[in-house]
Amino acid sequence: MPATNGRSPVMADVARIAGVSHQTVSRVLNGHPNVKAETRTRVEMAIDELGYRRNSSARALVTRRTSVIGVVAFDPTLYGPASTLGGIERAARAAGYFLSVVTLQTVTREAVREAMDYLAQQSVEGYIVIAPLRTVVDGLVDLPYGRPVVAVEGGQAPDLPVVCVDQPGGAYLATRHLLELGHRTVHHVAGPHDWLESEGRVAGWRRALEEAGAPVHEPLSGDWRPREGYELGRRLAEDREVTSVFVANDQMALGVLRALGETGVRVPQEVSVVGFDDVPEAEFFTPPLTTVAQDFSEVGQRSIALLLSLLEESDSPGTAPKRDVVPARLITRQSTATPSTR
Amino acid sequence: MPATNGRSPVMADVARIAGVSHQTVSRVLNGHPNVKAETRTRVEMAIDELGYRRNSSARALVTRRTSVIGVVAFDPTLYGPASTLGGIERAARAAGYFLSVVTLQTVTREAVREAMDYLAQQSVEGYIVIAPLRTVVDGLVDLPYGRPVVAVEGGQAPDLPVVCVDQPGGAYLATRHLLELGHRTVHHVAGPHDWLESEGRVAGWRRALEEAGAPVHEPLSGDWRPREGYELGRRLAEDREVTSVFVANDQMALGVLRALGETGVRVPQEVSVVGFDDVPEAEFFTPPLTTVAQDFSEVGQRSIALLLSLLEESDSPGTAPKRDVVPARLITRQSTATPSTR
DNA sequence: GACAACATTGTTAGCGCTAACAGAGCCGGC
DNA sequence: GCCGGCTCTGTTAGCGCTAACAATGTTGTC
Repeated sequence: MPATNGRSPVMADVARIAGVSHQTVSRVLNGHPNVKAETRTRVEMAIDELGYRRNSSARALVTRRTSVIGVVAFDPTLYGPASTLGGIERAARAAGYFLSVVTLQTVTREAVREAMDYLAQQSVEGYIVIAPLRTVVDGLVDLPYGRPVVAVEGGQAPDLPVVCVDQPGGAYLATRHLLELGHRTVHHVAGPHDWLESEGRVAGWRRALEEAGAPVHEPLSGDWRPREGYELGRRLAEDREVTSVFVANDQMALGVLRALGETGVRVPQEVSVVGFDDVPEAEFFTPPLTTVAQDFSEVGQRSIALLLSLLEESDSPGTAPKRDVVPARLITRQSTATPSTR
Repeated sequence: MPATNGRSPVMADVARIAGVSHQTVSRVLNGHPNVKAETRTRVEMAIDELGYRRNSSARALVTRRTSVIGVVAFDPTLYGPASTLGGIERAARAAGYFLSVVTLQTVTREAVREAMDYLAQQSVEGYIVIAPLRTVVDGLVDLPYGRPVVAVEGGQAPDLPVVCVDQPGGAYLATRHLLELGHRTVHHVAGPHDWLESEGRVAGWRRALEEAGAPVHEPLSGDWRPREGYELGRRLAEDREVTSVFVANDQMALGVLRALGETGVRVPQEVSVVGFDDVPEAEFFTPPLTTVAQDFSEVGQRSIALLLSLLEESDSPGTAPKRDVVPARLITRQSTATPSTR
């Protein structure tokens, strides 16, 4: 490393080699227009020669911008959150932002606050919180950070900028599909209470049934995991009234399929099953699962877009919180059919 | 916000309120021992009163430590990488580090370099690269960053600090299990060429067969996804010689199960199947899948531990790159049995 | 009581960068 | 020729923090 005596080069080193002031180097790096072309190339050559890289801390200190967005996420081994995170990350990078991610083990209000405090240490410019629970969303209003917050999957939260998938719409599609196949009604295996996605899916399912004048049975409730899907599936298998089930996610639907298969109930001949999420495996379940697809990566992109727009207008507040809803779509496979006798 | 005139408080504001110098505030924040207890509480009260938070950029500028670790990851919608990432993140946070994650769409050498360049902009202190491909690992030696790099799942890479799961060991366990059940030999559906995990699993499978003197059939090769598992499964179903299959991951194993089921081959009575990963769904496949579990979160923790040890000794280099191998273990379920006739 | 040793606090000088201003050189118009 | 207005470059002053040193007071020891 020439002429920097061991330490990593700074702007002054580049300036010396290029025969200019350090400020001119800064201008070149920031794409300032008023730099003579010849000077610019000389500076660029010096930068290459030294392998110089601008010190981000010094820059952040003086510009008061860290270019870091804080993300609070839940269990990213689940397909949905992981995909959303991926979409967020790509969009952030495209906009020149860095992502600092904290994932939570428990989804309490305190855990979210703690995560955001941790991110605040890093002076993030804004937050994206994947907030699928009502308690979490409620804890997100009136935060003491003075920085914009976007809630992903924040449901109907009125006082918060939110990006979410149209859960009721997706559930409505799934339920309509089963009713149109000729099922008298549709049973529902819901997600956990307090989850906004559960609530939205229940709402859409209920609306479809009520519109059709179909009887509404109280939904069973699971924890998203295949195991509970399996256990609830055993209960559904025993009930000869059940001819179709709308399950709130694909993993539980897998458990339901397994339970039905074990007890000798044929899918879709005797019972139809619809899931939600369209995980890559869904196509290869036994039988391939009809389900509702969500465009997670679109959700991620819109979250970043919304946060960036909030960052821009943070000097002139007053605009009402925005809501961005991404539609869901039905994927028809072989786990649904017109009912025959059981 | 009292006495800071609108702007967010700085150390000098705290100092003024507490009636001390800003350096004493700094000492309190850094837990310096020589501060009188009474002074300390006065400073802490002033901090609380103002809601003061230390400016991380200024701190990083002067200490030359950003406390950020850069992570390059692949497709985190896959269970393994996502779990590893979770383990890394928890361990990093416990050690007071922040994580900056870049996920890659394509796994070329260039893409990895690009991601690392991006992270270098942020002055990360070290890198963790989830590097399951040979090309990626090869591109990781002699990097121009002058910062430590840990490769996760970097296989046998000799010149690089590596943390990985004992892939050959896990594959050996799976294959032995099938041989001990009485299968004459074990067929293998491998992962993609060039993936180190594929290679390791092939090696362990081959060693078990050779030790037992069993015939070694050329492995089929898939892309980890259920779809190719399904297609390769169709081919295996046609071959009446096949009585047992060791599939390189659970997702492909799902496809194989589906293919066998569709063609009327009973599992495990006619063909036994073993997977790899122990995804949460594996227990609910049809039939529940015997598979090899990897402790991903342990891998994540050890990666951080290794990186931190490299950071500490970065002033005194000379120690050889370390290798940390996490054992795998067999989970026996209902997809394997003693072979009967086909 | 003098002195060393320690505990506690303050003062000063940067870390590497950008913003603001200043200044030099050059052009055209009157 | 002079002046306003360009383009280009340099000088200076911080951003908010920590490290190093200096300067107190406070003990204990002989």
